[in-house]
Amino acid sequence: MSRIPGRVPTAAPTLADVAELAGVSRQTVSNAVNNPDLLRADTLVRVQDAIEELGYSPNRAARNLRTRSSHLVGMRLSPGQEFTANAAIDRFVHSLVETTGEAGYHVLLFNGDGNDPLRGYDDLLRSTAVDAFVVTDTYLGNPQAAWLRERRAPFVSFGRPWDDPDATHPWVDVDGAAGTELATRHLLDKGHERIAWIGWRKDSFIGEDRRAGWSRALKERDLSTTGMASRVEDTVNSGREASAVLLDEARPSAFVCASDTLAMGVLHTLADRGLRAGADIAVVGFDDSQVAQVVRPGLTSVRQPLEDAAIRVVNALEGLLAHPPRVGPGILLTPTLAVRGSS
Amino acid sequence: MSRIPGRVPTAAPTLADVAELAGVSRQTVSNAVNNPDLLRADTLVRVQDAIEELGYSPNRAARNLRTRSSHLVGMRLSPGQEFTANAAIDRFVHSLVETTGEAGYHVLLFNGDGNDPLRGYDDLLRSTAVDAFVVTDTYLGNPQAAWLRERRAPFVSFGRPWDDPDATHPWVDVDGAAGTELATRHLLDKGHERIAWIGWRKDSFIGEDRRAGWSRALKERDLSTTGMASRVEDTVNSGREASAVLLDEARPSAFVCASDTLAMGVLHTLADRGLRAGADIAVVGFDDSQVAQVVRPGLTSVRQPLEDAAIRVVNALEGLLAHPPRVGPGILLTPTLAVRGSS
DNA sequence: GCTCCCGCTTGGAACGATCAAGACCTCGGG
DNA sequence: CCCGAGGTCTTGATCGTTCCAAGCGGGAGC
Repeated sequence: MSRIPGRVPTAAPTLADVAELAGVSRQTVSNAVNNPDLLRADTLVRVQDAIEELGYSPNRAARNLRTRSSHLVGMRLSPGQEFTANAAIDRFVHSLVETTGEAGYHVLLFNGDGNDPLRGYDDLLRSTAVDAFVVTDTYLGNPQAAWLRERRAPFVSFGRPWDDPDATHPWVDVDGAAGTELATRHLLDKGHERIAWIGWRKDSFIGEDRRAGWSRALKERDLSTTGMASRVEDTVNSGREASAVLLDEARPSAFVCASDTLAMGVLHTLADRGLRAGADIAVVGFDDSQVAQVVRPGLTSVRQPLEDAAIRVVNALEGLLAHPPRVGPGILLTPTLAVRGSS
Repeated sequence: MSRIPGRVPTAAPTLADVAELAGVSRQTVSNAVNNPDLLRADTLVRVQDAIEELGYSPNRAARNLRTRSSHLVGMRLSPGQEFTANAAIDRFVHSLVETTGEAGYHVLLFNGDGNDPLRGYDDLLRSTAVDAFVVTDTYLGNPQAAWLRERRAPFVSFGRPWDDPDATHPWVDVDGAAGTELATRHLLDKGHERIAWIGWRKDSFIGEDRRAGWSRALKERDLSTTGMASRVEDTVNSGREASAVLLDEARPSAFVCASDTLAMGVLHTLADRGLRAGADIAVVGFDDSQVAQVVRPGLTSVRQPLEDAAIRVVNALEGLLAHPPRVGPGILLTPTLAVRGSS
């Protein structure tokens, strides 16, 4: 039954086909695939040859049915906000796909309809389509975590359980405060003393976290933060306006921003006023987006270790799905700083 | 058996459970789910009530095993080049997830290991894990299409079969030439007559296609293209150097670029020389990336209708998977132009 | 020589759905 | 009165895999 070029077998070979060819029983073939140790060496070789010859791969559906697991990890892709955060999520997805692949899993993407974010989870869970979830949008008031826990659905969240410090589920997050602290220290080291902050509105936990890093670094050197901070929407224009006001009222020599989008707004203001980013006024953004890399003169930006985050998430998933489940503590990763012309 | 708060049923209800509760047979429940027309109205209601009460969803694995289909669509995420093209793919993935969801499918992401791109396809195909594939990287010499066709694996490609005009598989693509033609005409309408091209090296079909649109628009008005084109790598620096040379040698008043990355290079050169983008020299990019939206003074850019493309891809998939398969012709979509300050 | 145990293999029975075919009832026509 | 048709629902078999418990042969121990 060697492969004939141009002729493709109509039906995929099954365990029974392999067993017959190798002259053993179905179970022996199954063991050869799942528990090779149980077989005598020569039998194993014979079975493996047969598998090779037929081009056999276990039927996923049958295996899933029997073992009650799909080796799929579900992740909800929240419908498109065209923002910086989105690009970061995409980078994370890339890393996640790569890492899960190495662990023998695949990533299944879905999006619940907008008005009921839980719908997608519910469907997949009840139909046992996925083994676990990766949850990414852990903003305030998002009921996913609590809901999933109540259903005893295994999941790992990328993002801290901000609104529930006692949450018991595993999570991985990037220490935003450490990132902005790094950025602020970098500016302090360059001799800046009047460093302004432009961040998000107060209801964003992530925004307040990032702001805390900036303020911590300043207070460490006994520098005041009063009047040096502005909290706005995450748009270029907001960043532009906020930085214009701050320049007039607080006269900072540097800006740290909660996002590259806001930092771009600062760059616009500087250009409006004939100021040179980097030379006259320093600017640091957050997320190391493509924008930061290609804009003139290069935007220094905090880079989240998303590849590493994906690895940790998958590790946590493997722990959750092990028998018995091993559930570790939350993991906080430290970002790095990509230094470019703007500082 | 109403749902008791805090208490979650350990095992998911099965068809048999519903059947018992409704006082009918398994098959009748199955029909209620898949062929409601076959049931008498009152029976249907009774069964649906039972389904509702138990919170029943068909077990995906069992259904997949029996019907030999998974309702999953596989897509290979090519390992991260951090380029513009990547962001476009991500946008496409978002749209694809949304559209497949509406069609009752889910998207499964994978990435074969780098040295053997076919490996991932092969595994999924032989284990019948997905019903079909969406292929995105149709660059020259990529063996995926031919390989998949040989295996009789259903797939739709996003991207034309450049190297094989007789290919019979369904595909969807964006008319790059129409996009650059649109961009060039836009500049012509603004009064520009010396319009330069910065594109990719000649071995890129996509690059040559986009270039053709530029040259077509110019020739239509009897304007010469000689000496007005440059073909380089897709990096900011290449765009910067190429535009500097062109400005010196060909004295264009406008640039059309094969990517936003290259266009950013042009903007750098203009800034280097104290020229104002939009006012002194016009620039148009391609892909309408985030960069184009936030850079100063806004980069006019060709925007691919990726949402529409995803819809067409899913349509084609549904046709392929129908009984009997309906396979339509290739579909070419026309991009639009997002006009901003740079022109 | 018998039992016991170990290592490997075996057939049978799930997993939960759909397919194919048959049973039952009603109704209309001959 | 009988028959066939059609609508409605039920029964048995099946998809391909893994789990379970038993089978089988050989070597060690008594």
